Amino acid sequence: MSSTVPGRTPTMRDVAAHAAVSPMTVSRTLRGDPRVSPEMRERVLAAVEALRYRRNDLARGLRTGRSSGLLGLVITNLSNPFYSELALGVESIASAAGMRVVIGNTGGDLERERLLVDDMASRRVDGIIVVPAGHDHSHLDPDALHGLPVVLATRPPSGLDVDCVVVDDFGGSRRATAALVAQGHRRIGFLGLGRSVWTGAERLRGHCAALEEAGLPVDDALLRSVPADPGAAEAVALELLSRDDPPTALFAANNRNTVGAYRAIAETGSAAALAGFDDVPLADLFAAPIDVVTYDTGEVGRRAAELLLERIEGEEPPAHPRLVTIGTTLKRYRPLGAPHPSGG
Amino acid sequence: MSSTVPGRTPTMRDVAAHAAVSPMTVSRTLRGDPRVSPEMRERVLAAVEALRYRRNDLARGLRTGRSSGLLGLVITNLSNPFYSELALGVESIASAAGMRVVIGNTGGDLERERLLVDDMASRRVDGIIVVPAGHDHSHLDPDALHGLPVVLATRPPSGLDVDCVVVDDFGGSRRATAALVAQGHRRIGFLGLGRSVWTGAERLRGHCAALEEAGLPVDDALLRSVPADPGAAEAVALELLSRDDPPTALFAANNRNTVGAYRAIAETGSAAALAGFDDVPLADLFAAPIDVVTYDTGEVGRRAAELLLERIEGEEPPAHPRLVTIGTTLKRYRPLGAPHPSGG
DNA sequence: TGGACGCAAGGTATCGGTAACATCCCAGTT
DNA sequence: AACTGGGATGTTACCGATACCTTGCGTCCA
Repeated sequence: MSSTVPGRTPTMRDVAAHAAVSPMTVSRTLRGDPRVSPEMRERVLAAVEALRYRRNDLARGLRTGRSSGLLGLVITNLSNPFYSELALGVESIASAAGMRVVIGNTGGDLERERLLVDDMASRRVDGIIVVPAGHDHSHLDPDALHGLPVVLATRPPSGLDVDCVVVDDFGGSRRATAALVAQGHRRIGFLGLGRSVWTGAERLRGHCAALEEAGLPVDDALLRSVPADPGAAEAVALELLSRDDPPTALFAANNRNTVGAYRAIAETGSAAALAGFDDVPLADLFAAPIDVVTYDTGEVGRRAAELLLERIEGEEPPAHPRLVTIGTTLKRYRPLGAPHPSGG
Repeated sequence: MSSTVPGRTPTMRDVAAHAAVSPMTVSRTLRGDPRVSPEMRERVLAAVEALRYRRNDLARGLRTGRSSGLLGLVITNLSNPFYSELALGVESIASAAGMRVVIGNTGGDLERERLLVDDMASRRVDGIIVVPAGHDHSHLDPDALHGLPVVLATRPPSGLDVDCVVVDDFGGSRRATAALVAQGHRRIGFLGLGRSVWTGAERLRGHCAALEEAGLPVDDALLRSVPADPGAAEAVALELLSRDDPPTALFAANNRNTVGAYRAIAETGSAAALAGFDDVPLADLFAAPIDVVTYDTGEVGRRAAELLLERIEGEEPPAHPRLVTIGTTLKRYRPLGAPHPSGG
């Protein structure tokens, strides 16, 4: 019984015809222009309702030359809780500014990242937040994108003058390692990331700094780089623990390595202590204690979005690139109560 | 040193002028129209590169009347791993079809859901996938949205003829409860969801069905509804366990309740067995065993996106709404090795 | 030699809105 | 009665592309 015509979305002209006014009056009414008389406004709104008309924001944006109202977010792995919280942080700030977020998942593939950035630029997003997958950032240069604002998250730009939000990888690792040292550990195994990953290098640097500050030697034999395959961290940890003079503690440079190391320790019945970068949710339900370096992932997204919005909406955007560092906290998970007898 | 003009994004006309051809030739070249001579094509492409020109997909879409190439995804909580995996599933299918995903987070607020759907419709997305926050779905009616395809995920439509993807809540709960019964449990506490939540009702129904099939009585005193506040599940579980005749097992209707119940059991030193709906990652590192009902969350998103794409791209879209049910698996987490002595 | 034909490139109108300008109408003024 | 002013509404052009049609030119056959 609705008066809509099936198969075609009504346009402003349809509304104008239905209300017997000019399209301009419809446009003004919907825009809230005060120069429309009350009775006109009412007539127009009645027609809008009758046709269930909805203004086409794409066409509107084209004419006004104004922004598309979209932010691009290109991340490596949305299913990773870190990035999904980051995405939520971006979304919350964007929404508060009346913008929507277009999301793209790269899976760590540089070629896909290029494609996504290009596609989003073609869609005329107002800015892009990227967690870059590789070291080549040339496709992220705002100069090559006609001034499209870009903000990097989690990793600093290489060869680009863009804003960036990173985590205090160095400080967090330093503190976690220092905590292990304070517990009396002298030989600590390090389960690192890929050698060329910036984040990994910083975490290694922080680890070594804490050792040096404590006057302890840095034993290269205890510093390992763990491949990204599942299971690799566990294997490397097992190898470290089975040495003639095994480390008495392990420090894992990320979440995955922490879990792998935990498994290795549990399997071997080792008494080694464990600390790791990144939170491990519910670790207080584990059987053994661990220390982790945590940080507010949502905050990374929020700050990145804020930096971006300042450049998009700002009267005079900052002349120089800015670097925001998100602080870390050392969180100690201790087993909850005595475990009850195993059933099943 | 680039020849781009700062402050303005070049248009097709700029490229045409730079290459001394008509805009039509530029358009055809970029569209891959074979009627462009090789030398023309080269001239155009050179100009494109010189100006770093990028076609405006918004304007293009307006003229071609074709889709915006955007899918809307409205979910309740992106930071929840279930929904972020669902989002990833949607993204993967959308990307494979050359589309992007616009994301909106409702936080469970119905008003915000309405606003987001409206906004996305105005942006002319080609279809919307929604995890509805409430029971009123009137704003999701495709008829009211001029035929915009809508797919619901996780919850079935109420009063709407739209496609939907749900999890086999009933079957999963039935199987999990049956497993507890098979282990010899006769009195099982149920930690349910809000009374009006469809998902919660199905899970309760499955639980009761398993009891009845085993010839066991359904004791109303053991069926509890847990508020959504953090900590509530633990409190309800504690209360159940402190009864005069406490249940020997608990079944939790979702992830949060499972964790709360686990805490309660660990704190009281109870020997109660535990099962729950939804996966609890890393539960094999816990001190006590649990059984969980798992399912492929990404698959929910992928199937939803596929249903949507069939209506968007399909020559003749299905006449009737379709319901896809994602199957569940019972997964048993058993503690890994003997826990080592607590340090720290 | 003339004209039908094919091909490449250009011209014009249009998608759905809105900015800028033009018009209309009526009250208030001289 | 003609004149002015300003608020309400309509007209035209245009945002950046492309569909559709036209033009210009070389080719081939009668």
